[in-house]
Amino acid sequence: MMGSDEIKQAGLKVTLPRARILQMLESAKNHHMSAEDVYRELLDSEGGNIGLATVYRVLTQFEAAGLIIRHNFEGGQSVYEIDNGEHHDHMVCLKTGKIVEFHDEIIEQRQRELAERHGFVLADHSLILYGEFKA
Amino acid sequence: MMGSDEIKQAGLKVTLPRARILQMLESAKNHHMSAEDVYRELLDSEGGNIGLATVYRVLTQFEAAGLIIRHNFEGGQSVYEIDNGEHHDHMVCLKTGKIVEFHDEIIEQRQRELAERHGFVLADHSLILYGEFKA
DNA sequence: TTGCAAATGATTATCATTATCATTATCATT
DNA sequence: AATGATAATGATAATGATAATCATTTGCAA
Repeated sequence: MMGSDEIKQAGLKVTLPRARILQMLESAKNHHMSAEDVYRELLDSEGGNIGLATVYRVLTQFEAAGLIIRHNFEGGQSVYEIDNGEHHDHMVCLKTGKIVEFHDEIIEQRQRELAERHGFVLADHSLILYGEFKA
Repeated sequence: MMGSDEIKQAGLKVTLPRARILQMLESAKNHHMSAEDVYRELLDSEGGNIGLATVYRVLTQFEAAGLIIRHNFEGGQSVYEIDNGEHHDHMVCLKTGKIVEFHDEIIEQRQRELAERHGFVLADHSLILYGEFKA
């Protein structure tokens, strides 16, 4: 089954809901989906219904397992994306919701220096630029 | 009344709840308070009770007026701080909740360049370092 | 001071997310 | 392949943060 290796390695049983959710996130066009997004897309597609509770549970488990990353952008609900190991930050369009990923080594390096200077052991960071894409 | 000028300039009537909340944020030791923090501190202090609904409303109004800034750190609830006009980013200790503010012009400049390069008109940004302060 | 629009506070509603729990499915072992 | 222990599911209720409602009260301009 697709994605079953990752699920197994995460110490989780390979079930239909998990496989479908992981596959959906792997092939997601926009790369970023909320729990509701996943739930609705599962309803639309064929293959048996999956409960909303299961969607939330599976997303939480996948995040804990490091398979996906959770973001708290502005606007209430969290969004998830596949963790392909390449860290990146985000530009979020406040008009359209469009999200562009970027990575900048200068900023990354600078963050490490600043943390070091403050005696801060860096675990994670979140950089989000809010604005609007020009037409 | 203390802070009444700012409140008036925001187009809001000067009321006791607003004055007390603004003053509390201006003199907050930790600089960052949640709505619940404000509410509880108001209950503890003397001067008549203020409803939780009012606290939320006033904080939202102050934010809209640019008097305070709202942050969505990890952990459910938003925190607010006085907007003194000097932008800064945050280091958040995942153990103690301690928050340290910092500002780095190299990072700021780099963000502007990256936005420019992507045809992105920057409205705001959020940089949060999560980790732990060494003893 | 008086009147009226705005603000308050108690309460209820909402929204995203989590917990509960009976039923069902997975998977290692037979 | 059948079994059985255990984990997963799904319907639903619960939670926690925040927003809306609405009758009462207050600030402030006339």
